[in-house]
Formats: sequence, C-alpha cells, structure tokens
Amino acid sequence: MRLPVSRWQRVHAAAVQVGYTPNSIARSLRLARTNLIGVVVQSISNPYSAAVVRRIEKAAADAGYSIIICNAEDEARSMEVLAQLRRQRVDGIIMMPSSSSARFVDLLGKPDLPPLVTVDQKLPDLERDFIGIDNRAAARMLADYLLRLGHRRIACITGKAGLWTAEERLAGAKQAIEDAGLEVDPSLFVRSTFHLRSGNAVAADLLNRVDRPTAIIAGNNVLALGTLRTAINLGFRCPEDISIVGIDDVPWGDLVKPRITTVVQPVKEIGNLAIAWLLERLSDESAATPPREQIFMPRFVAGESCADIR
Amino acid sequence: MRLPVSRWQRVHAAAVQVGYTPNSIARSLRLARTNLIGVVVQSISNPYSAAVVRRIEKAAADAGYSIIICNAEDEARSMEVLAQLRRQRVDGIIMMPSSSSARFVDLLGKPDLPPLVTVDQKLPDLERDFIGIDNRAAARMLADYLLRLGHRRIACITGKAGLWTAEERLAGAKQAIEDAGLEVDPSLFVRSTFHLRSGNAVAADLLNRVDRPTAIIAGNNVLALGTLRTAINLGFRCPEDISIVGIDDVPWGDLVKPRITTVVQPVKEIGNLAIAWLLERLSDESAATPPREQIFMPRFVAGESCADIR
DNA sequence: TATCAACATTGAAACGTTCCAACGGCTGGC
DNA sequence: GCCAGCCGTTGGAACGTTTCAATGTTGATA
Repeated sequence: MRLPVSRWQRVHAAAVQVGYTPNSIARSLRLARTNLIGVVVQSISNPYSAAVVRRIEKAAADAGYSIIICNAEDEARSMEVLAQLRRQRVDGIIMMPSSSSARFVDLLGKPDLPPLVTVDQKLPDLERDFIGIDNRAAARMLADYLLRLGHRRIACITGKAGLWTAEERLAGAKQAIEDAGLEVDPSLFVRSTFHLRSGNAVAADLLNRVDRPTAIIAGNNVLALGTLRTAINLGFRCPEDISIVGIDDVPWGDLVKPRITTVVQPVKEIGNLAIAWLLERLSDESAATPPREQIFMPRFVAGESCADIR
Repeated sequence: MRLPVSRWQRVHAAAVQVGYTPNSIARSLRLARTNLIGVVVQSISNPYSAAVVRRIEKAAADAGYSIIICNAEDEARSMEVLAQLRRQRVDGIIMMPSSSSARFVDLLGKPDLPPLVTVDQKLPDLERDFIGIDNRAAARMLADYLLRLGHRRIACITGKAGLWTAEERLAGAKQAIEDAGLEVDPSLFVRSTFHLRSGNAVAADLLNRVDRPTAIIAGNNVLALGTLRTAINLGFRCPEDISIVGIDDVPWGDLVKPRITTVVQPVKEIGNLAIAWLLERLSDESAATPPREQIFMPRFVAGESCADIR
C-alpha cells in the first residue's frame, strides 16, 4: 500500500484505520447546537402527517439535520414531548398541534423554546410561524358543491371543539348553507375526534336518524373513509342513499369506490415550506423577525360519492 | 404563597422559577448513553413502515427513549444514515434494510455498531436479530388460491433482485406453480422496484402482452394498488379481465373496489417485538446472547379481486 | 468528652469536542 | 544578522452533567 502523501491524508487514513467516529454529543455540548429538529405530530400513521414528515425529513437531511419524531395525540402528551425536546436541546421544532388550550399556547409562546413552526392547526394569539390551508374555504367548496347538487339536509362531522381547523371547517360549511338561504339544523353539526372509532360512532348516529341527512361533510380523510365504511356496513349505498365528501386526500384514494369528493391540501408545499422557514430561523442571525403565516388554498377534486338530487 | 417545607422542594421550586431544564446533551456525554434509538426505513410514507414506526415510537417513549427517523431508499443513503447515527451515538438501531449487498451486510455486522434489530428484509449471513414474515408461504398462499380458481398463466411482480423478500416471494410463487404440475413461464416473473412508477410500467408491460396473464401477484401493497390502477387506466376490468393479488395490507384497503385479495403482516406484533428485543439488548448486561429470529406467518384475506375461471 | 458511624456537603475529574491564546519556527525585509 | 509578521502546533479552558472521593456535620454511644 502506497503511503498517502499529505499530512492531512495520513491523519485521515489513521482515523479510518482506528475506527474513529466523531462524537456529535460532545460537539453539540461545545457548540450548543445539536443539528436535531423535533417533529411533533398527532399520529405518524395518518397519511397526511406521514407525507408532510417525509418532505421534512428529506429537506432536513439535505441541510445536515436529523429529525426526532414524536407522536402527541393530546395536550398532556404534547407537553411532555415539548419538555423532552427542550431537554434534548433540539435546534428547532415543527409541530402540528393537537390542542389549543390557553395553557398550551402559553407554553408554545415562551421564548425559551427553540424556533418553532406550527403547521395545520393555527393557534390563536400565538406569535409563531404558521402554515396551513384555508379551512373555511375548503368546507365552503364542499358545501357549495353539495348545494348545487340539490342537497338541503347537509350534516357536518368535525373535530374537537376549540380546534381551529374544526371550527373553521364548521363555520365554512354553516356559512355556505346560510348564504344559500337555508336554515342550519344544529343537530346535524356534530363533533368527533379525528380518530376512526369515534368517527364511526358519530356517523352511525347520523345515518340511523329518521330524518337522516342526504349528505355528510367529513372533517378529515380518516373520518370520510370511516363514514363511508360505516354507511356501507349499515346497508346504505353511496352515493345513492348518502353523499359523502371529505377534506384531505389519502394515498390510493382514487381506488376507493366510490371515489370520495374531497379538497386536497398541497402536502408537498406545506412540508417544504415548514422546513424552509425553520431552517431560515436557524441560520439567520436576525431570527427575531415577526412570525409569518402562509395559508394555502386547497384544491377541489370531484369524485363519485355525491348524488345529484335536483 | 406558602414556602415549601423541605429543602429539596425549595430547590425544585427555584429550579422551575429560573426555567432550568436539565441538559441531556451533557448527560449523554457523561453517561455515554443518549436514550435515542435510530429507526431506518425505506420510506416513512409507506403505510406498512408508518404503522411499524408508530408502534416503535410508542413503546420507545414509554421506556424513556426518543427515536430518530431516517429514510434510506438505497444502499448509499443507508450507509450515510448509519454513519450519521453512529456519530450521534444512538443507543440502538431498528432497520428495515433496503439493500443486501455484501458490503452492506459487512457494515451492519461490525461490532462497533450499536445493538441492531433488522426487520422485514432478512440479510444473509448477518448475525443480528431479525423479525419478518414467511414470504415464501405468503406467495404460495396467493398462488395456490389463484390456481384453485383455475388460473394457469400467473404473473408475478417482485422487487429488486437479491432482496430477500423479493426472492422468497418469487420462489414461493414459482414453487406453488410447479407443485401444481404446471410449467413456469419465466417471462411472467418480472422485477420492479417497490415503488409506484416502476411498478406501473412493469404492470402495463404485462397487461399489454398478447398472451397476457390471467392473474398477477404483486410483490407488495404499493405494487398491487399500482397494478390495479394501471389495469383500470388501460381499460381492463378487475377481476373480470385480470385478477390481482398482493402482499401487505393498506389502511382502508377494505374500501378499495375491488377489495384486493392479500396476505397481511401482523404489523403490531412486528413493531412491538422489534422494540422489545432492542430494549432487551440495551438493558441486559448479558447482551452478547446469540441473535434471535422471529418469522411470523402472514394471514390470508380473500377479497374480490380474483375471477373464478374454472 | 472522645469516638465512631451515618449522612450531608463540597470539590474535582471526566466525557470529547471546539475555540482561543500562547508559543514556536520560518520567511522576508531592513 | 535582527526583527516583524505569518503560519502551524500546542495547551488549556469551556460546555453541563455524573461520579466518586474527601471533607464536614450530626447524633448516638462508650
């Protein structure tokens, strides 16, 4: 074996020989910088979250960051997770909040938290970067579509009260109905968690009513599919007996029969922007710029899950 | 405010007051233990991976570990990721390998790597814990099912050559056909990557042949759905014109019409066992026990994607 | 009161980097 | 031949924790 020429090369060769691996723990301690980004989602198994996380991971890796992923389905867990990420001295956090209580917002606003970009769920009075979609418009698109098809009894299943996305979607649907000169039946606007079990029960309740709605707006992708499944299990046909629309797409949604009419979020753009903004805040020395907000407009995609009953 | 009584309480109160957060970086440096687990998957957006990762994250969090998630679609990236995780001094690694080259296996076998549990893809001659399913039996179940329905021209789309799962599934299908006294047409056994684009092209090739097969065994969930979509786009009806079966389930797969006949992996059990084994190796002082292997038997789930052509 | 154990407190070293100052040799200009 | 300036090398110090030994304090017993 020929000896490497330069001194640096010899050093490097020796380092490899002896199996030396730089210790980024020590490095982090010295530099007060970990090159870690915490990503907090409600559930990584939700395809929407998974898609966003994937973009984030890719871009982060390109920039030399690794990501620590945390599931936080409720507020208690979110707080634990945040404390943990703080202990771990992550350089930044991207979060899809699962709570919007004042106590929680307070915690997120604390300046001793690292740079934080919130996604999907906008928190009131929080001075942090936010990226999401126009949920009111999303629900309105769906409601308008149903109204145009002649539907008059339109139900709406949304998430936990107080959550921004849930409230906005509900408000959008309600407003569209009122704008059409119809009266809103409050008993048709029901709450669920954004989870399957609860969604199924709520959907069954709606479907079993004697004055059952002709259409259901589901608050997210999981709920929409759960509602469809529930309807089928109860012996209803979609769209003949019940029309179903949803928000968010699922992968292979186009293979679900009937194809659910939905509004889809620009997942790629959301993920890319979240990581881009965070990296900016991490690199830029003038990181004390005021929080930014980006509201994407979702895209309406007609399926075959709605009956024309004019 | 009443003064806390014990000394410890006063200290604790003061710590909270001043916003003290223990620095786990320093802790890790001192203890040579990070409480971090690296999880390497091909793609977090594959629902199978996502489901496994979710179980892992939950169990790891309960045990006080956080997880660093890394996408590694190919060998080059896998090696980078491993080097990175080593630098970060993760306590352990759970990996779904995306390569099986000798060089890669060599690297994984190195004793200076932290405890490592491999999942899904078994690597030849690697002395590490492994958890997976009986892929040969899985493919055999599907092939036998198709044979019973009278199919004679059965195609099979599998993943990259050399990958254990791909080879096993291919071998299982081939053997089932031979055991039925039929001759295997090698031109019907084709390769793809486990990705959508490539899968679609391969499926289109098969479908456009004049002597087109009557049934296709797809090597995984993504391929099965991609094949179905391709068939529909090309104007074929499933199952009337072409029967399609797959391996792995997808969430809401029951809503895809026609429901794909498939064998499903026990995702929960796999995830739980992976983290359990890793934690054992982390805690147990006698961690030098020989590597273990757990092969689960997948479960056959009949759908409506296959025609009876007897 | 002296002795000893038990227990609380203090001090210092170590983990593996990075950063900076001090130091040495070397070059070029006078 | 001397010195300023340059560059590479060397030697701490610091990051915040844990660990362990040393020291101090208390209370009980002889």
